[in-house]
Amino acid sequence: MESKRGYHHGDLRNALLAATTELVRERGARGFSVSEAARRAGVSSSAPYRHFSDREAMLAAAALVGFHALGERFSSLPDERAFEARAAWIAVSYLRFAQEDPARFETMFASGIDKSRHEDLMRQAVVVQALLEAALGPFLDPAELVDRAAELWSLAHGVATLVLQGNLQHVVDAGRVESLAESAARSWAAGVASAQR
Amino acid sequence: MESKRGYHHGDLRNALLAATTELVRERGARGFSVSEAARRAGVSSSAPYRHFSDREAMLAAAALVGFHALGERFSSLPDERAFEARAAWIAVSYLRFAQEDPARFETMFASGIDKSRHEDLMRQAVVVQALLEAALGPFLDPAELVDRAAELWSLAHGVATLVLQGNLQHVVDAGRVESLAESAARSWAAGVASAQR
DNA sequence: GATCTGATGTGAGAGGTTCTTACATCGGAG
DNA sequence: CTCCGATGTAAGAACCTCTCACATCAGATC
Repeated sequence: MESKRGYHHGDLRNALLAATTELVRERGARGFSVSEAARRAGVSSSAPYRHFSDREAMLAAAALVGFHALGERFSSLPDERAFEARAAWIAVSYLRFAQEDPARFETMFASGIDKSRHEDLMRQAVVVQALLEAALGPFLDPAELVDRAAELWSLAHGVATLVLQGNLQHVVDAGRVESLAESAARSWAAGVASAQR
Repeated sequence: MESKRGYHHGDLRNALLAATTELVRERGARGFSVSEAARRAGVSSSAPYRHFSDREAMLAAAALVGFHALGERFSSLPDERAFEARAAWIAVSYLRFAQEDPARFETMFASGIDKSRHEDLMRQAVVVQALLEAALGPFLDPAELVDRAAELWSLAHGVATLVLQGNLQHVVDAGRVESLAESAARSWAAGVASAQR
């Protein structure tokens, strides 16, 4: 499409972003290098610094895309009428999100990005939290909504990270991981519900 | 004590390990470098490779120490007679472990170590799981013990990692994080207990 | 006691990285 | 049509990991 380029690329920022996600998928966030991304985009190794201040900024940009995708996933959820079912759906969805693209998940949460240096990332993390609150809102006392949403997020996040890093490898076999997430979420939700009454 | 050394250090491996944990504490796992560790131990930059095959191996060794410490923490727990109290104690302890030395926790779980390359690490992760199983054993059906322990670990781990990475920063203020962990664990335990009956 | 040897440390260096700085190019506003 | 700001390049400083040939020395062996 934009094969023959002259001195200027035309869409380098996006090309670099694509190269970044591809590279991270192949080699992990640690294996990612600005040089290699530049190489793949066909530009010199200093060109990326016109578009990103930092190596970290490139990863942060990729992570931001990931956070948007995660947000999207939670923005329209099936209208489960039961609290427990909804909690379970959220936890399982989160786990699937992590498993279907581990590199993306790693970039978002385990690439060592200093979130305080990237407010856009911070904001998008808050959006995720807000979506969870919206999802649980109909079932909970507003006074505890924030905490409960954070708890569910924590639970789902814990399952996802432990699994992805292989900490449960010799404990729960791969096929049953989803049901573990579901069971954990259901237990939690049941406990929450029983305390409310 | 071992101030004046000649050509040979005498205890380089340990000195390097100490330098590693110190360095990680200062600069994070990503900021750690073999060269700098060598410098601090007062040896040449190639000396560490006599004791560790890899940069990763140094981090793995430090992580292993961390896993031992975590194991220790769970090996003797107060004899709470109530299931929910014990679950809460575990979650809160885990969170404290993470917060009292974030660098150690980061090394253990977010430094990008390939666990499959370090069976000692893998084994120690299994030990942690086993300790959790032992702690919950008295209260649970043996058939579901493994899964339940993994669920609790996940929950605690999720809280710890989200907090340490600042994802809950604008959601739950720092002082209330422990009570969030406790509340989450209690809810989960209550749900588990109610399903057992 | 002298020697030999394996473990441990050194120096140099190949090849990689991030990021900066001075300069080159070019599209579009005036 | 000009010129200027945005975007590219080339070169290089300062790191990094890891390897290889060589130096040193403590302790086992004769």
